[in-house]
Amino acid sequence: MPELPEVETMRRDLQKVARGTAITDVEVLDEKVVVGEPDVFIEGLVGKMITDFDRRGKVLILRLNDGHALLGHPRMTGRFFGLKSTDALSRFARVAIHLDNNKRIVFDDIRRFGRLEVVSQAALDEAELLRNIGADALACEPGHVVQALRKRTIPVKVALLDQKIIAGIGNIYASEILFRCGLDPRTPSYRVTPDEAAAIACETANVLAEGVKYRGTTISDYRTMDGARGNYQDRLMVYGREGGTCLREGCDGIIQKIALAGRSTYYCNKCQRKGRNRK
DNA sequence: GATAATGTTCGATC
DNA sequence: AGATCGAACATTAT
Repeated sequence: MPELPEVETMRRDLQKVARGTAITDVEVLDEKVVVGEPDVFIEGLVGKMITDFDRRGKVLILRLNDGHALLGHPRMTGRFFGLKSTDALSRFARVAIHLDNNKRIVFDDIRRFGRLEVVSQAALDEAELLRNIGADALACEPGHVVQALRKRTIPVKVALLDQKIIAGIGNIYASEILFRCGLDPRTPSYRVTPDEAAAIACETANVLAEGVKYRGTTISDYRTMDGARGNYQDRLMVYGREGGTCLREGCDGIIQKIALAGRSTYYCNKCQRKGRNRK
């Protein structure tokens, strides 16, 4: 479930728990969530110090002092918990990383779609988890969005979910971004004007930064590292508000729910149009 | 019991 | 060849 704001919150919390610590032991409780051989994964981590905490799109990048990196992608239900070494694991715990500060980082994942991967510095860009990741959404540039949308026929909302175009936007924030732009999510990408594409770049950064500020959106499974819920769900303008009145000042439209590329999409039937000066 | 879920990938089709 | 679409993955919560 996590999108960029949720993963960024994980990054910050992980940093608090694990900065400058060394990994003393790794338990792979479910081989499915580890890319490659579990033995190789474990050997790549034990005895290493965690030096830096980065993120690209929805991928966490923990740098190790030997030049390798631990990558993590939570996909739909993955989350990280910071536990004392005596705390019990949940039944969804998949990997436990023991640290020399008497704490554990636990990767917990109900649906088992999430993945953890260890790669060398040199192989970072070819890593399974980073292979299809483009420019990060928080550094989204107008010119880049204009170019990316220009020749595509897919609905603009579907384009926003393409991690190769912009990395970090997910299904909740995509609807929120287009609401702020006043753009109909079904608009074919090639019909989005350069000005509208620039607005998308701007609102993408705005919405995601706000999501980070509120520590993410919890609708059901997402939890921060200490088990708390995010707070952005109370600020959503359209996602999950099917049938509700538009919250834009002066607009009395009704929020619609449709499916695009198989994903729920929410928009206001009055103030989100298929391109300005068009209809 | 049917349905939907904050994500990505792959095979089939256009 | 490249773009697009739907199914698949796995499991829970409602």
